[in-house]
Amino acid sequence: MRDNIRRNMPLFPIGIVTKLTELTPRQVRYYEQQGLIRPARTDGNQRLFSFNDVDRLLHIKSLMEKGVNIAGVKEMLKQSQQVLEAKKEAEKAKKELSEQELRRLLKRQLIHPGRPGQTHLTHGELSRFFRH
DNA sequence: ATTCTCACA
DNA sequence: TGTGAGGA
Repeated sequence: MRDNIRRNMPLFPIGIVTKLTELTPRQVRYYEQQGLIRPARTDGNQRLFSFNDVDRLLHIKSLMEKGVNIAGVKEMLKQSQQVLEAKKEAEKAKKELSEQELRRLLKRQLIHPGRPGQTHLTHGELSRFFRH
């Protein structure tokens, strides 16, 4: 789950993107105006597109070829974005659960000190962090 | 050589 | 969406 920073890394100028996507510079810039993509900019104000931007543009292209207009593409993109957010929240929930379990394990160690393989922490110091 | 913004005989 | 102007 670390590839995303690579996928979002600003890499290629518009010339490369047009060759990769078969789109004209005009189209690419227009789609940006419509908020479909947000490429980064260099110091000289030149666009730098990421892998995700290119994928996005290819997705947009295929939708347009299927007869979907800008408004339609916007909504399709929003929905896929909402799906991603839903997945993030799901993983977030999982992490929180695992943290709860970790809490329970630590609590067990506090309540049952002296067992083999377990660290013995004094009750008075840490047990106050848990609800008995 | 490339890309950027703006505007439309 | 295409295209040309004028700058960076």
